[in-house]
Amino acid sequence: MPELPEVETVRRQLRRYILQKPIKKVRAEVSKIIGNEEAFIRQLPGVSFTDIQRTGKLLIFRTNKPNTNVLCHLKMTGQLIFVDQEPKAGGGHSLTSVDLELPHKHTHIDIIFKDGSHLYFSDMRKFGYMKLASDDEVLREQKKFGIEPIAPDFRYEDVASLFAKRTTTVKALLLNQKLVAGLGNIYVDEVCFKSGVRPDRIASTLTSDEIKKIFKFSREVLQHAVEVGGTTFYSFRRADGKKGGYQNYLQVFQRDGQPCHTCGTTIIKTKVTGRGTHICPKCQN
DNA sequence: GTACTTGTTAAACT
DNA sequence: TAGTTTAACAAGTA
Repeated sequence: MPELPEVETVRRQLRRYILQKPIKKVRAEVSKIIGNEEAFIRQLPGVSFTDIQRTGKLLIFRTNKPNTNVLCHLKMTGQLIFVDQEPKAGGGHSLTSVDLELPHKHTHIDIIFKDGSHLYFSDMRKFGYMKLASDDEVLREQKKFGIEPIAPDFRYEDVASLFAKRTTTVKALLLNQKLVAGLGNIYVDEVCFKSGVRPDRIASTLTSDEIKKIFKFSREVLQHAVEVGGTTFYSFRRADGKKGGYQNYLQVFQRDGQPCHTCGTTIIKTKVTGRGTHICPKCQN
């Protein structure tokens, strides 16, 4: 699942690949994935992306056309992959080094640049989207997000005030993008494990020591995951088509039935706030 | 065939 | 009112 580290990985790569390249043509199928399909296809040719920003898990593409931006959310299974070559005679790309064919059967958008390179948006489950947005709309979207754990001004006091009076679970609190932006199911489980806190604890019952650990590890885990290109479990790919590397560092996520790396106790999988949740029953209290 | 998976949001509760 | 919970979405897997 693309969470902050995966989206940031894509952002950093795409900044190197597609900025200042004029768009030649856009191909997109009729689908809810692309907000106003007609406008999207009509307005982008001739335009260049000038910057790519990120708020939480939302990507914001700035362009050289006034008041014109592109918002992109990968949700669960979205992929944004760049291919720096002309397609084969048949019309597609065979990326043998990363075991990918593009476009594939879940590719919904193909942005073709004038130099012949392509940016493909694919999404098996069709939860993600790519759509045009005005400057105001972008601002409105950005305002919906809470603090980012990797932001330079992320403070312990911010986290403490979030936990202070809430009666919801730690898991639900950390998954709520309006409160803390960027954590999803994978990293919430990992942060809770490293903090020694059970995700089904009620937020207001945490001690200040526990909140300090949540503060510290939410930053550390996300930063480490960004450094190794995110986590690839099932469908996530970096913008160059390669897989991420953080799956090699996971302590609890999808390790149910296996021994805890710290104490050897079997990791269990339960349900917290309706979501699959992985816990070491001994290391987490 | 049925249950289950998830990021986000809208609706339904308290 | 604000906080919280639940269902819904799509399409694939077990």
